[in-house]
Amino acid sequence: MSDSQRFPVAAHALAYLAHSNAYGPDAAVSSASLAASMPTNPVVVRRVTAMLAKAGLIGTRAGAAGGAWLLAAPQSITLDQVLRAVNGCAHLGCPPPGAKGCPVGEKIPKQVARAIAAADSAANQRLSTITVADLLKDG
Amino acid sequence: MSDSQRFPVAAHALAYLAHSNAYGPDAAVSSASLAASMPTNPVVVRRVTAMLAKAGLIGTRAGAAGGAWLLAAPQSITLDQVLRAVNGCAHLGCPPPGAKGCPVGEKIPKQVARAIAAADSAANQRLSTITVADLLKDG
DNA sequence: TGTTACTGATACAGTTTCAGTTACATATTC
DNA sequence: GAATATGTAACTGAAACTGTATCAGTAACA
Repeated sequence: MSDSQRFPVAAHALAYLAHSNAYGPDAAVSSASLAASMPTNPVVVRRVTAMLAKAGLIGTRAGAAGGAWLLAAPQSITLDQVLRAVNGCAHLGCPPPGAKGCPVGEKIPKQVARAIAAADSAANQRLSTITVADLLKDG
Repeated sequence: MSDSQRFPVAAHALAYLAHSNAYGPDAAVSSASLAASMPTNPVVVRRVTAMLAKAGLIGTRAGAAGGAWLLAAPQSITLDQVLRAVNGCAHLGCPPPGAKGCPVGEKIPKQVARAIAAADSAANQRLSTITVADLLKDG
C-alpha cells in the first residue's frame, strides 16, 4: 500500500466529532462539515467514515440531518484502533521473495519480514497509548 | 513517500554482504550478485547501495572486481540506521493542514502530527534493537 | 596498452496508488 | 414531493516505484 492520508483524516474526523459533542444521531455531523475542517473533499471524508463505521467506531445515517457521530467516549478510542480501522500499517515494505535454491537468499527474507513486523507492532503499541481525547489537548 | 521496497532491499543486501564475509575491497560483492539473491535488477540494488554508502554503512568501488563491502561488524549495524540511510519512515501519512480560521481545525493537525511522530519513533526504537547479524539467524 | 567488468547517474516506459471530482441510487427529514 | 445526506462507482491527473537501457568514469589484468 502506498502512502495514504487515510489515517490522519480518520484521526482528525474523530477528534472533530468529539469536539462537536457528536454522541448520537441527533448530533450527527455531515461529511461536508468534516471536510471543511481539514480541508478536503467530502467524498474523501466519506470513504474514511465508511470504514470507521464498519469498524464500529462511529455511527452514520443518510438523509437530511444525517452524518456521523461517535459510538464511544473519546477517552476510550485509541489510535491503534483507528489505524486498524482504515487498514493502515507502518508501511516499511515487503521483503523480497529471495532467490530460489539459494539457502541464504531464502532465509534472509523471513528475518526481514520478522523485523518489519516487530517495528509495525511497536508503532501500534505506541498508538494504543494515545486516545482521540488526547488530540484535543493544547500544546 | 509511497510504499517502497528500499528498506527490505537494503536489509537483504547488508545481510548478504555479512554472509559473504565482505569486509573489504578485496571481497567486494557486485550488484549483480546481490540482485540475483533477491531477486531483482542490479540497478535497483545500486540505487540502494549508493544510499548505504553515503550513510557510511558500506564501501563501494567501481571497476573490475568492484562492488560493495561492509564497513562495520554486522552485530553493530542496527536496522534503524538502515532505515534512516534509505530515507524511510513509518509512513503513517501527513496530517491535513487544517482549515484556516477554524480554531479546532487548526489545533488538531498539530496533535495528529505528534501522534504520528511518536509512532514513528517507537518503530525506530524497536528497529534499533535488531542488527544485521540477527538477519542471518535461523528460525 | 587494450580489454573486460563494475559503479553511479540519467532517462524512459509501464504500473500502481492516491486525492479529488462528478454522478447517481438510496435513505431520511420536513 | 422537495431538500439533504450517505455510500459507491467511475474518471482524471499527479506522484512514486520498478524494471530497463544507456553512458561516462574507474579499476583490474593480461
